[in-house]
Amino acid sequence: MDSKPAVFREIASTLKSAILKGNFHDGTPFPTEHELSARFQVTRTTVRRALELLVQEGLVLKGQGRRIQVTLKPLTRTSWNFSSFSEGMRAMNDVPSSRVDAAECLDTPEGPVFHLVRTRGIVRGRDVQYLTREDSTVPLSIFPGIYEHDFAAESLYEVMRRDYGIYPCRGFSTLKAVAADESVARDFRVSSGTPLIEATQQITDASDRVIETVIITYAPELKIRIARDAGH
Amino acid sequence: MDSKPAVFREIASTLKSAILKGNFHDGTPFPTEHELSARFQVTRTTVRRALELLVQEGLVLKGQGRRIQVTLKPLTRTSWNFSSFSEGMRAMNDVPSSRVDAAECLDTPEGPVFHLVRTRGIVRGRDVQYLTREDSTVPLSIFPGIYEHDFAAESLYEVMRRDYGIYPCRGFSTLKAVAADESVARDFRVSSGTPLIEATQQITDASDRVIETVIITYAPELKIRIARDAGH
DNA sequence: TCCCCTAACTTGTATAGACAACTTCTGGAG
DNA sequence: CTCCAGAAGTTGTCTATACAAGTTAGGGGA
Repeated sequence: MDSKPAVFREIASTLKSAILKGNFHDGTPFPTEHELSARFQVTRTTVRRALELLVQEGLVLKGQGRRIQVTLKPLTRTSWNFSSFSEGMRAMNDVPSSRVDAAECLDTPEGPVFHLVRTRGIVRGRDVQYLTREDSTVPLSIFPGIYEHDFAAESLYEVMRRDYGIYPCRGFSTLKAVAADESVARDFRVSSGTPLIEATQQITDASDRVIETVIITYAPELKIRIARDAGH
Repeated sequence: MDSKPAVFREIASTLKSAILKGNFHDGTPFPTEHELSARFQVTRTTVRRALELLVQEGLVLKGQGRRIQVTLKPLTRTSWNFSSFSEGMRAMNDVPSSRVDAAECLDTPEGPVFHLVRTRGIVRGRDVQYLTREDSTVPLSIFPGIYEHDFAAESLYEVMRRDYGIYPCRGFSTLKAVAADESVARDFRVSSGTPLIEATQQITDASDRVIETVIITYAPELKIRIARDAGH
């Protein structure tokens, strides 16, 4: 059904993979538009359209006269808070705990998906302090049968890695502030309507497929920290 | 000073004004690319570059074979990885505008500082759409006399770069959701109490000195997007 | 009347080339 | 050695054209 994507998109995809693989982390200069047009056997116009996509994603930086620069450096932008929940908690010497609120298979226009809602936190004595609510959507086309696991006990990424050999590679988050609804308010022990941060994340694997779309609501106790580079 | 902007940017600007003036709210169809290229006496390629900008801003909707449609969606902006405000806005075809709410020198236990509060946004017609409130604190020990500049007209980082030779290098943001107070609510045109995102940033220079501590409150129209690597 | 098919229209993709604007490197003058 | 001017290299802008692919409107057949 899907016809072949446009040439400039394929070129962008190829370049993106190369960047994500780390081919330019060692100081290798990014090819010039002229070089790329020769390599891909297309005009510079087409190469430019591909590069435009990479610029929009913040993968490369362009400037008149200046060579193209790869801006994505490994790990420098990673914040512990946007890393896997269980990993982040274990690093703090805490015992993570997850409660599964929903685990179901749904049909969507994009195909069948596994829908998982978890409220997660850390063990405090005989109680649990909840810190996040995660509403995940995972495509069954990539992870057939994933609904058979018990995600109260297992980590989603751990299952993806071990049973499917698929590693999360890159993520985009869009942030929003929302008012706590009653259900979240009860778990987070705040009053209903309290302002909370909600992040919508798209997690992709090494071949740039979306392997998870997740909406995370953060409790006020969870400090979200982000590091950034100014570039130049 | 500034050289003349590119033709496609001027065309985009003209069309944008027409849309914002409401010229297409009465069902008047938006001109086709062919008509526009005739009207502005440029090739269709150039018209398309202009339209691309409008699409990115969500002002118009395009689709193969379908005529261009003016969308009445509220204007949203995207901020990537907390990049500089003026830089982000300049990338779009927007005129940034800053209002200085406070500019004073204070004594703190850490030494004398310059305290600057700005409400910032973009020009829309004869109005301004405010998008951020920035409460900055800059140490006078590193930037003596910085209070003499007019930060309604000049960029803080630009002054640091040009007059002091100091470049912002890295930043840490800590995020929090807050309820809009009355002053912010008025500027952002939301009701008081609306959940908003507040980021506390510490900006450091190349030698890792804190050159600015800034608390930024974001309007809901500003989409905050963050890219991250999983770093295997 | 209803439905399908075609033609006209509109946007998407790509080529080829020219010149402008900016950056970086290099070589010569001092 | 330092500094500056110029050359070479790189990206930005724009023209002109061709064909592909999708949408819409209109006409003809049942």
